[in-house]
Amino acid sequence: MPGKVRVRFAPSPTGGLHLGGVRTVLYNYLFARQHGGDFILRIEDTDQSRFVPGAEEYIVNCLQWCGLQPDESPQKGGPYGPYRQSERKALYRQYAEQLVQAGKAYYAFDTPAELEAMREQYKTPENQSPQYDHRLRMKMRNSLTLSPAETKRLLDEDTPHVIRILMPENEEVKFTDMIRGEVNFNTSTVDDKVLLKADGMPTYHLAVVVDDYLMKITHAFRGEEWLPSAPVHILLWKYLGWENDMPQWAHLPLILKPDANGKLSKRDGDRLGFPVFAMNWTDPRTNEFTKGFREIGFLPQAFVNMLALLGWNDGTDQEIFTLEELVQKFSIDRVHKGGARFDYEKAKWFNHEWIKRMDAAALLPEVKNFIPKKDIDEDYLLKVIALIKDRCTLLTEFWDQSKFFFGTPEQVDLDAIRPKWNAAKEEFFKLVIEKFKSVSSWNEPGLETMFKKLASEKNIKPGEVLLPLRIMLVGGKFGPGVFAIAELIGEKETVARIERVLSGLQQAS
RNA sequence: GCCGCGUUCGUCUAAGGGCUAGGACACCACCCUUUCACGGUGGUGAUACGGGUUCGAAUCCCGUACGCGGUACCA
Repeated sequence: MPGKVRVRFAPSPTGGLHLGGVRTVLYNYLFARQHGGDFILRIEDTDQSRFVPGAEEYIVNCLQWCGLQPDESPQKGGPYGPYRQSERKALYRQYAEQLVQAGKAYYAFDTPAELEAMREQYKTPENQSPQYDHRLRMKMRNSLTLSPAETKRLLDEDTPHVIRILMPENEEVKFTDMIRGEVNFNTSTVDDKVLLKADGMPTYHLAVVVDDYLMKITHAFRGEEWLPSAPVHILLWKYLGWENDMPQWAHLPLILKPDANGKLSKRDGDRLGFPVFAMNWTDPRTNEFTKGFREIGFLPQAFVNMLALLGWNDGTDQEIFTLEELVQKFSIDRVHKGGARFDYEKAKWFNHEWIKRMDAAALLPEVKNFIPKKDIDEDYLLKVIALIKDRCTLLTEFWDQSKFFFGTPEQVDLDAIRPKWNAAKEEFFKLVIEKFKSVSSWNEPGLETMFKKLASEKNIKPGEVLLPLRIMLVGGKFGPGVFAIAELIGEKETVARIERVLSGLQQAS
């Protein structure tokens, strides 16, 4: 019986969590849930120079917001910890040494300056970036070119060194990618990647293989940018003797810029005016602030839904999916091979659909985060939400669409009334006030009937006084049905607003 | 440069040898609405190019072009 499905998301904590990162999380998560497996969060913080304080906590919070919580993580722990590679540092060296003993890797003593000089020296128009590979390794300072005694001496003297994989010459490495099918590489075109750095930390290549093995990962999904280094990883699995435990691979297509070539970056968001990170992020080193999908007014359900459909579909015309439906219907082999351009308009459409489909009660806690007024009666707020939600695309729009339910409008567009204002209309609204004051049951249909009846009695077309009424109550030409608004704000407030505008019009004339 | 991966309306995509290449976003028009939205109906709009294979190709094969990714002691 095959082991339990185990997948992981392994970000390096260097900044905000990008759209593509969240989608990678999502596909991992869906696959794990669908197969009753485990989803692990592993922090790949092996590059000490790029460590950013707070980035890990930020990533954890993003996953929390999206509802994609890991089963094992640095915070939750689990049977295969620690889950931060920096805390696993001592683990990796033995595997690198094991490879050296087996003749699959070697010590290299070249300094950064020497590597730079090598690249400069061997650079030609045909070979623009010379590699540390089978053609050049014998010209460098390593345990392949140095005598055993010299190597031992350098090691004994703690000379800074790295361990590099010894790539074989002219071997085919092939594997089956769950999305792309069979993929082939010739080992002669791959360089001798550094496995263990001079500071004793592993590079990604070593760490990902060792940790995936130790953590019993069965399926490894990651971005397409990793495809070129897949042969290194596959060889490592083989050389370490773990070939039978190697996970199945899937390299996910990239998310591209909407308007130009290349993969989507944070800068595109700044330039085009949409978020790229899941949540607000401030870089602690530069204080640079970047807006997130959460703060710009996205529902996590819509955000996740939108991401799921960027590169995947279930083969039907369905576009709106709950997380549960996605868990049920997701399949990795229906994921696209080609990259997908990000379209912010479509992203907003998903959010709008979710807002329309969710009932006011479900929206209430989300909306509360976006309205400045805190002491609002929940029943009243519920009614307001029900009335305006269809016209809000982002959560941030709720307040602008509903301010007038919570207080007299500060700005009233008198200029929209004035041109067609006359004594007859003024007279009419004074009568309206009287009628409204004496109404027995204050509700939308009753008010509408009464208002229109009064208008026709006075030989005024309802349309000529409906807009003025709206502006009196709302302040401008927007909002839901005017009598629904009147019903909600109540008789006293309705009358007060009409009176206020009436006197405003008198003063101005 | 080299290696790898891609390529269906402007964008996200369906169609895995066989109907007029379907849907969604966006856009346009009309309807609904005496506000603004929602909604409804309709419309514009695509198989990168060239060769094969086949009765028949978006689909299979080869080539070309274009795009993307990689080419670090970064992930």
